[in-house]
Amino acid sequence: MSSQNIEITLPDGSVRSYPSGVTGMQIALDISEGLARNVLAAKVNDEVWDADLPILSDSRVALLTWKDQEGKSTFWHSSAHLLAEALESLYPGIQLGIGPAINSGFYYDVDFGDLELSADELPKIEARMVELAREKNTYQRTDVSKQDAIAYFKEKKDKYKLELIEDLDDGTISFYKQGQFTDLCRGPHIPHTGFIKAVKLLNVAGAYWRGNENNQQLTRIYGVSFPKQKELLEHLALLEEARKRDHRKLGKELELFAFSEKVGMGLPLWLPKGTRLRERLEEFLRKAQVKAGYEPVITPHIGGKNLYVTSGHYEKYGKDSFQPISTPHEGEEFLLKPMNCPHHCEIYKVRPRSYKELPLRLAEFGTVYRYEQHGELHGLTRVRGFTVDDAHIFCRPDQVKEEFLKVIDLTLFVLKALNFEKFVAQLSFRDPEDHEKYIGEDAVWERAEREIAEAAAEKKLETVTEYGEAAFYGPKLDFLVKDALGRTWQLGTIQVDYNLPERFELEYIGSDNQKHRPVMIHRAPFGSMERFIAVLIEHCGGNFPLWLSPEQFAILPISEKYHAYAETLYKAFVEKGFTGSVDHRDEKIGRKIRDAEVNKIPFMLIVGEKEEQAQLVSVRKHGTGDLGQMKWAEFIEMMQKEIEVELKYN
RNA sequence: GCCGACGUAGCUCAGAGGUAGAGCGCUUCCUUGGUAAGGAAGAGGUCACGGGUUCAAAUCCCGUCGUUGGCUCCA
Repeated sequence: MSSQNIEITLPDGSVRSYPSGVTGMQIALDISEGLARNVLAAKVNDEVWDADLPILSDSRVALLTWKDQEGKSTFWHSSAHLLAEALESLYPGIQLGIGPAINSGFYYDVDFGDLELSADELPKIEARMVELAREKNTYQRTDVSKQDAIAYFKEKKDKYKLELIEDLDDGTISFYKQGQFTDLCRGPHIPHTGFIKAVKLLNVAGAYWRGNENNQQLTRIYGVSFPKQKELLEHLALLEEARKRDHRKLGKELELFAFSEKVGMGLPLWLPKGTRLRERLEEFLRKAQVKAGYEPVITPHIGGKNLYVTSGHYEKYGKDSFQPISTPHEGEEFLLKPMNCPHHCEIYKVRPRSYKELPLRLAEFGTVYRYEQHGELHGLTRVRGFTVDDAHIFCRPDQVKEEFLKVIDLTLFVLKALNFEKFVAQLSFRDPEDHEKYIGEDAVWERAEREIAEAAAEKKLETVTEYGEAAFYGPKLDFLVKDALGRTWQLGTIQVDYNLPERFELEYIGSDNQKHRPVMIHRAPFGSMERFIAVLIEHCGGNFPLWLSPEQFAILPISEKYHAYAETLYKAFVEKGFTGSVDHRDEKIGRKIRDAEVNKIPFMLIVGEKEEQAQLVSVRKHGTGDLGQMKWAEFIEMMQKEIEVELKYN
């Protein structure tokens, strides 16, 4: 025991002095008992430690609780151990793979041998976990030699753990034990199992040992846990809400899109209502792009194979793409286009370009086809044919930053107009360790990365920087958007590209009368129409803003007698550019209202004798209820005003 | 692609060796009804597809297609 004092710097900047060997928990106790009760782990100099590990030298220390993401991760990792303990007690003889924390919960991979675990058994396992948690067993860390570690798992006959130990260096191996269960683990863990008050095992799935399909398949049990029962209930409610908002379900119910086995998997069919929605989005962006100086272009759905040999896509993706189609007699080969950029490069090249006409911004809602593996397909978010709200900006190197700023503006405009208020911009830069993976000169990259960062900073974007996430051809700025349920989606992207201008030998004549190479910026504020609409559907739960709604109004006559009046109204609304319908069915008004509500139609107009006589409409708003009567012209104004407000950024 | 689950009427689903069921929707009739489901009748199915086992298959077995949960977020 050293009598020496060390200095502990807390996150608020305050510095406290403690004897060397003080633990995170002791510091917490010193600050307040309440804090101590909630401490899950300690972050010491950016490394997460067990709260009871002695701190030996001057350090920055943050005490992690449930409020911290790292606290949650530690909590879930410890929960995974608890799951393993429960499984071992219920199914002796099983072998364990790995059991990490994940974004939202944890899993454990288990080899049950000949045993088949069905989802029906999960509640039993949960109950066992809760039972074990109540024992408040501490998670005890022991450092072990490689030899001892091997001996332990040989005895236990756990081949997976033995394989893991093989790859570890002697002297770096540790075990954690809670209750009767010991696991190979680097840690850290929460102080004791008693923190885990609520557990839910969510599903069972197959997963390969080490993610390699040639390896043994293990049973993966996913779960989530919380320090309070209430938080579990809230989490489950959120999952339930996510199920309700699933774009595949709503897409079917609201008749937005469909799939057909005959057309082919991953090839969406846009139904009339979905098309209306999508075209409104496209129109919205088209208008914004015209203002921002883009020029629309249109290119074919296929391109000569040579085009993609030049672009490099053939070499890189050729094998994993739809195979070339060929002409019947000459055998010329064409590829379904997987990207729009090569076509746009050819547009750039139709004639020599002067520096004076740069930046040249070519925009196209270009449909592309990419082969995705069977198992990768998912609703509209992973498909084989989709439309990119693509544009390529050809500019001089000195214009990159300026263009980036403009593209950021456009992207923010789009996100705001669609009520995506929360997002972070991810700066995807080169892996600093390995510049070999990337093409282009260091100086050019450094400049581009600096300028992207500056542009993001100037726009006051909240950013995260990810090294190694750049494309091989240039750095990116990706928009990670949070939806109404707090889930993150990568939508828009802006990418700098030095590769294609090189490969296509793009040039412009500079003011020095010399040839120069332009820089290309790829950008797509939506990303793809399919994916964006999927996210939009889930974000708003199918309750689209009025301007996007495929059916903006439904006129509901009280009875047949008022059909003529309903028709007059219908014509007037359509005249003003709104879409909707008249419910001619021989049903009572309650029924018509119910069906319109179920179909999430923003405005219902009930018309009967009173309305017809005074040229009124009774307005009912979806999800809100009766708004009372008004002149039908006033109603049109009301809709127009609502759309104006929705598009206030326009 | 690999593993598991699933595929029955337009939709949501029940049925588990013995000739196909419900609710909603659809059609027709009655009803002309004022803010979330009026009543009656009717039509609608090669039980995904192809083989096999069986006296008999939607049901059991094999294959194909499709849908779906997963397939390192590294002890």
